[in-house]
Amino acid sequence: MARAGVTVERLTRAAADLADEIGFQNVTVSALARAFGVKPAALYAHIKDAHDLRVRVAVLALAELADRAADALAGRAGKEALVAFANAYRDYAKEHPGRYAAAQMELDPETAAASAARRHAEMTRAILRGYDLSEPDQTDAVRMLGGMFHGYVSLETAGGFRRHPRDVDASWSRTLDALDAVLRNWPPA
Amino acid sequence: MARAGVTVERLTRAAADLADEIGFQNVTVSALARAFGVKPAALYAHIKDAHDLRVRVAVLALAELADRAADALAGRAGKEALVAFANAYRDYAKEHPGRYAAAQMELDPETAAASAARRHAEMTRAILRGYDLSEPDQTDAVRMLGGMFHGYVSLETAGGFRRHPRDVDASWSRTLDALDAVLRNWPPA
DNA sequence: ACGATGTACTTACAGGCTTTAAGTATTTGC
DNA sequence: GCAAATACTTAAAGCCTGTAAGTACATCGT
Repeated sequence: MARAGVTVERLTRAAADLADEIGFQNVTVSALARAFGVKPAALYAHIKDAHDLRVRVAVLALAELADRAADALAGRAGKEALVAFANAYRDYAKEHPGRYAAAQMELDPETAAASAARRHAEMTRAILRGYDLSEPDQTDAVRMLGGMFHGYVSLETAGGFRRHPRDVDASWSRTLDALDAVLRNWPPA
Repeated sequence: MARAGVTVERLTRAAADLADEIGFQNVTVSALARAFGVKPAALYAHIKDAHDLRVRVAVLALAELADRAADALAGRAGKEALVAFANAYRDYAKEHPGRYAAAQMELDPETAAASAARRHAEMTRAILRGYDLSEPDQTDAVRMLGGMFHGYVSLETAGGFRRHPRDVDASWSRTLDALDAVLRNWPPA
């Protein structure tokens, strides 16, 4: 038997692809080994354990998402930036449901700090430069936007909006209009 | 050995309590059997399988959450209703993290229809009666509110807001101010 | 009161996933 | 071309799921 050429990077990417295909919850060391044509034990030379594997997928997803968001943000400002950023986020979740689920994993503080999570927050702050918000309103708005994007996409992919005929894309678009409106007109404390 | 007196209801409640203690992901048939002082196989007389058990916890959590929200909404209107509803939602998630995680489960359409999920949507609509929104803006706003509440609470409990010193309760309060503002002043299509 | 019936629970087992330890084969470097 | 390092396999223990068959307890009729 020739060697399979397993590396942490290839393993992580394969795990991410597997997550998109069969769901993040179903990504197991065994399933991944099967996909690579090796025995499960072989993978433990590259990953610490199953949790470690999942964390790696989460970190990969966060980085990919940050890259996409950065691309979307480039050269845009104000509402245009808001919409591009939000759509990058939502599109990624739709294209890569498994990776997106991974990105929602609870990471321990140091892993989170080393991940792209900070870039996400900074980009959200960058969007807000197109609006007139000073601290602490800006931080409140960062949290509101983060929650909004994640919550809407999360409920949408979980099928929570499927019981009503209203077009989900249209609701999304109008939600972004509303966010833009409230950012332009942030209520005084 | 005296009988343990296992019923689906007691089983579901115990599973929900267990979820709050050890996390929804860690609620297994084995762990639940241990908590009841019986062997795992005994539970299969009451539940179909592990997935069935989790769905029952999810349905329970959705019902409890709807009850709390209904209480919060009673006798209130406008922003007061919005804030009370939102806080009921957030407080429940904080008090019962395992149940809240369960409530986010993807349910198959018929289970979802039989669950309290519809009550949630109707209550959100009830809040919006205090604002001047007609269709399809109302549906868009329902989705926005649902996404907002879920997303904020979800990121908060996942520790996503812990990297910044700004008080999370204060951000939440200001987010509700912003939502109230945008509902009172919904942007035209 | 006591046997018959049904119900609640246990034991036994098969299969899958996780993870460690030890063994074998393949590649690399001198 | 041989030694050392590396990549992978086999083996095995532990835990979880889920089915099937067995045992003990409760309840009912008489």
